[in-house]
Amino acid sequence: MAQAPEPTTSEEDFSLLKLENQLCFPLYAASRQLTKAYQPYLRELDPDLTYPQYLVLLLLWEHQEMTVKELGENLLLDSGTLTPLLKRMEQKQWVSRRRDPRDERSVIIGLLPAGEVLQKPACSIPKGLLAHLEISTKELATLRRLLDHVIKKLT
Amino acid sequence: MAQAPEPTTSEEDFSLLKLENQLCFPLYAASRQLTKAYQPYLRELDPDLTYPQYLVLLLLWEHQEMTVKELGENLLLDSGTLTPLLKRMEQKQWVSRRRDPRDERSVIIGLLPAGEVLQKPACSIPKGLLAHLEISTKELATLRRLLDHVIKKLT
DNA sequence: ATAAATTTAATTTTACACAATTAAACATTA
DNA sequence: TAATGTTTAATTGTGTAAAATTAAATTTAT
Repeated sequence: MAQAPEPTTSEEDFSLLKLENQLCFPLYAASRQLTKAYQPYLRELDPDLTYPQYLVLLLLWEHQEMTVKELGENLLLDSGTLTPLLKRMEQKQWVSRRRDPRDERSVIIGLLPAGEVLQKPACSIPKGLLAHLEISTKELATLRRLLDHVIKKLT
Repeated sequence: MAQAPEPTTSEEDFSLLKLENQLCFPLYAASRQLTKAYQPYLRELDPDLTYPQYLVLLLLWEHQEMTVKELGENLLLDSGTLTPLLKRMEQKQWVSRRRDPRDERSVIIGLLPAGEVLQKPACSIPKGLLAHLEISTKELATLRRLLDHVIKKLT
């Protein structure tokens, strides 16, 4: 008797720890792969343009100028990430950086002509990428809705 | 005449360039937010444990040992990322690194006792995180399916 | 107005992430 | 087996990412 392989009465559920059962991993991997897929398109605009820099441009194309804080709120990035990134964009003459005269603590990032002219050639990027994904409009909307939900719950 | 505001006959479609209309940004933001949400849980296991290191442990808890190449294939990370990460994990005595005697080019990463004992306390992490998300099982499955599709198309 | 608390951007530190290159080891083929 | 080509991990260089700290400016309360 008692030769049964002892099922460890309080057996831990390790199955939730398998990579395939995680949500975070596919999110993490899909994000990196999609960012990587952007690269050749961004390189065409400028060999130095990175994806996070492109996100800054997307915002500035809409608003012309924003504070570092506003950029961070929109992109969910902090100044420790944005400051060096914006300094590189300043060197490329894509943006200007200056203190807000009404509040010397804030730095206003402004869109410069060299950054502005990148907008038109960037127009073809979204369509090009969507073609890679081979995803229906409906599923795309579902995906975006679910991702927005995740962001909302975690922010 | 010709005082009309010249509607630029070939008006570019800038609306696709708005941040809110992008797929990549929510993916990018959701990934970072979810990784950030993992932090307090991982800190409880060990203050030095990072999310990518946790992913390596998830694989080693399943397979005990894998080559760097196999880890990279599973995580979609290259050796330039994994090598320094694995060296840090080696210093923590979580994993061992040794050449494959049958193929001296390959480095085999093995799970050490100090890495193994982290598995049991890690079991509660997935449930804790899912609670944050407030997402139904069905929607979670949909999200994972769509993310897997994205990964598949881009890899 | 002045001290204290708060806000904000910058700085510092650590850790990914990946393209490009290098170098070593292995495999193939003549 | 010797030359060639391939595979693989490591290295190098650049660019995020984010927590923690610092410092300056502003606001608030006295």
